[in-house]
Amino acid sequence: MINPLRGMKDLTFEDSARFVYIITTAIEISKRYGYEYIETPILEETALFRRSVGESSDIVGKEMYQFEDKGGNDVCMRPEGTAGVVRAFVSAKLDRQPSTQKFYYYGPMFRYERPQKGRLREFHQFGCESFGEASVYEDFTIISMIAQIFDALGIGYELQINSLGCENCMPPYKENLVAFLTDIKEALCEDCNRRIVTNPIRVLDCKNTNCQALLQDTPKLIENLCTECDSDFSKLKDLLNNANMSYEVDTNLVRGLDYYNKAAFEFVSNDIGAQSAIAGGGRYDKLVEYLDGRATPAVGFAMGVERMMELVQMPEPSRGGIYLGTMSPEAIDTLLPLAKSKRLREQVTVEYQAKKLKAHLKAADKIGAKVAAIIGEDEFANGTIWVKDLESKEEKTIPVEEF
RNA sequence: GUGGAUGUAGUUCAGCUGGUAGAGCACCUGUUUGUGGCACAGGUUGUCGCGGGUUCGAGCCCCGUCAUCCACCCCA
Repeated sequence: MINPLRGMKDLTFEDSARFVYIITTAIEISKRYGYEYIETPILEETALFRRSVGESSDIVGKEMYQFEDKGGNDVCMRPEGTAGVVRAFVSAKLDRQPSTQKFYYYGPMFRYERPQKGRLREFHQFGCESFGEASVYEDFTIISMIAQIFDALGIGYELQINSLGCENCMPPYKENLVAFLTDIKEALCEDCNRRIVTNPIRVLDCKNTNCQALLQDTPKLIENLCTECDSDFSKLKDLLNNANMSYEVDTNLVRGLDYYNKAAFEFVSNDIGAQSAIAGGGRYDKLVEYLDGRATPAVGFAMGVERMMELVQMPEPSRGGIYLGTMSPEAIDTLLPLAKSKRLREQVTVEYQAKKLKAHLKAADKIGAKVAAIIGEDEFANGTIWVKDLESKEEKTIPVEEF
């Protein structure tokens, strides 16, 4: 027996129904905000992710499904969605359009990690990317939209936000931080020391309690933002307050992906174990340029479908569709044209095997049909069909043509 | 990559200090004639993850291996 690869899963019945429900709900709501579908390849040049997600990230550093294809290209399976969408945006020269453009996408992502609760090697994200809008109102709008999607799905969450600054305030802050960290580097853990060089910002959310104590007094970016970033962040908080959305400012909230700037946010759930982030995103005003496009501000997010599947409250299943069966083998041929015409509008299940009435009703009940329509011996002789509503229990015998 | 736990019927699990497997659910059949969900009765299903070893004998002990789960790490 061949099983799925480690960290990869088949989805059926209950699970696939949850999956589809989440995706369709997210699509429906994001369309209301003006998002349109974009489909991009799963396989991309490795360079795309090196340049966007960043060399210092774990994703690029050690988690990519990377290989050389038969044409000798260095390729990899996308570990996240934003890079591909931005690449597509630039490839199609949409960066030359003056208007804002909004895309939603969903699909599989691949990261070679050790699987655990809420962490698969092949997992699915639904995400949105909004291009060309620099206003903090767009940051707020996109956060509201995510909240709306979670509300619609009955998923509880906590919102965390942070500002990562911009090209004006981040570099001086970083210098400051490195100086501070270098002073205490002897006392910090191995990981922190490595990060001082590769990505000093990441030192801030080191989980080591010893390090955390030492990092208490590190300069906080949030206190060193430039005027514009500071006022944007204040504005974002005002907007959230006015909308009655509760949030927490988490100054250690650092996106692991290098391309984010300014607003960063994360939606977290306490009910799904250690992998608690159910959606994350933020602004990435420089990414289009990094990928050779014309400077275009952008905001986006991605949500983890598998994690949401643990939390979603599915609507009550209701009976639906028609079950067709007969009690005599000769009558089965008459079922097929009936099924065909009914299928123009409704879900129909046809049982090809002649069975006793009781067996048919049991089967109809089991698949959750609303109506059982059976042709028995009498009905077959008279050209009628016996129809029973499985909910109301009403039954009637009518001519086949009237069914 | 590191650590811990677990792998027994389709599924959830039980199986005491070693004597060649059980329960609930599911499934099938029936409870007489053409009426479902309930109840009752009966029935099917297992290379006990895989490979070695110890033993007269291993689901139970030992070694290895693979897989799953959880946590670290990182993130959706």
